[in-house]
Amino acid sequence: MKVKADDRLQHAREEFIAQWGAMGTQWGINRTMAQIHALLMTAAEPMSTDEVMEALEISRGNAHANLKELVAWGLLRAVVKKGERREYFEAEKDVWRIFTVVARERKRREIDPALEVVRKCAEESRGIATPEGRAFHEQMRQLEEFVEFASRMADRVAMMKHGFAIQMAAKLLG
Amino acid sequence: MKVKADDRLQHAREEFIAQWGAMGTQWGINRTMAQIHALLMTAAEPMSTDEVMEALEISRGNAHANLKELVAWGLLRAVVKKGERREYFEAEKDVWRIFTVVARERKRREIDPALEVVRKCAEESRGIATPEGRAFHEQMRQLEEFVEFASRMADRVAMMKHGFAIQMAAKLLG
DNA sequence: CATCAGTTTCAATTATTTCCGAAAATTTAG
DNA sequence: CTAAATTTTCGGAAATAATTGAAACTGATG
Repeated sequence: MKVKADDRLQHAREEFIAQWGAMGTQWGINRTMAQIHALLMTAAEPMSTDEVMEALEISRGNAHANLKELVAWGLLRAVVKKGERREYFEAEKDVWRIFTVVARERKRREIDPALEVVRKCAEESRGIATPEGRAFHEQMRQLEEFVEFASRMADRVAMMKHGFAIQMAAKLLG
Repeated sequence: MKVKADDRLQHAREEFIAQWGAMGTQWGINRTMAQIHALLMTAAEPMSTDEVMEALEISRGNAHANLKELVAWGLLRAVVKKGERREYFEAEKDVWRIFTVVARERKRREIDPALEVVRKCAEESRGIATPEGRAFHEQMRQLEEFVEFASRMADRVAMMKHGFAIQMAAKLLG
């Protein structure tokens, strides 16, 4: 009976890791990174680099790079077990915190550069007197205004506490 | 003087197209697609496939595939000039509408599949009696709840009118 | 029905990203 | 200091995605 429960769990967990990894692709996150995150998010205990390598059957270099990246994002913490030399990694498991971390990162990668681009283009096209020039500038201006708005919204959302977000959402979904 | 204005415009526009294209990459949108969108968003008149090919120096196949894709997304409309046989394309220029279109598409590609995955995993792990099994199931349940929430939020936002969104935002940013 | 303008498809190529594996560097222990 | 354990780096292999170029198709027109 205990064996069967373990099998079911292992099966479900492996499926989750595989699927979550495949999904990472759609999210612009590489597959290994998403798999490691899934693995650790569903691990009872922190895991070492070697354990991760073995569990996912990936190379050391790959495991290493993606563990580092996940730590940089703030989705993993490196922990040291006392008396042990190597590092273990444990995942952030709170879904809201995971969300805010990812939101911050995506904002940084997707919104901030866009803002720079449209600002520059709006600036460069200021005061061109032809009708086409005016139209272009106006288009850039609107884009800039919108992206700035999106940027501020993203900051706010990323800072929100879970409770406040729910409250906010109630209004929106009501 | 007129020439100088035209040069400035052309320069700014080319920069916008190039940069917006590069940014597309970050957004999980391919470069050509983003460039075509940028080109048409800043075009005074609708353009034909051949004009797009020439302006961006890309092949017919590439131009064609990405124009179709943009039409499918709803970011371009195909228009027919009377007396002309070929199709011309014109871009949606309203930034809010562009945003809602992209939001819908990304939701479809990023959130919906995630929801399926976590639902399946939550289902499969229901009732596993070991402590690890319970923890896994609980993690999946929380993920499911959150992704469902995100899904509903995305739907709402994608449906919003610009005015309402601004009003909403005022509360958030206030 | 032959031709022409234009559209669509697709196999082959090219570019980009990811991953491996092994070596180099670093850290800790004895 | 030396040796063992562990982390980090990196060049090239493998996988994936984007793009080309040319051929096949469509359907209007004389």
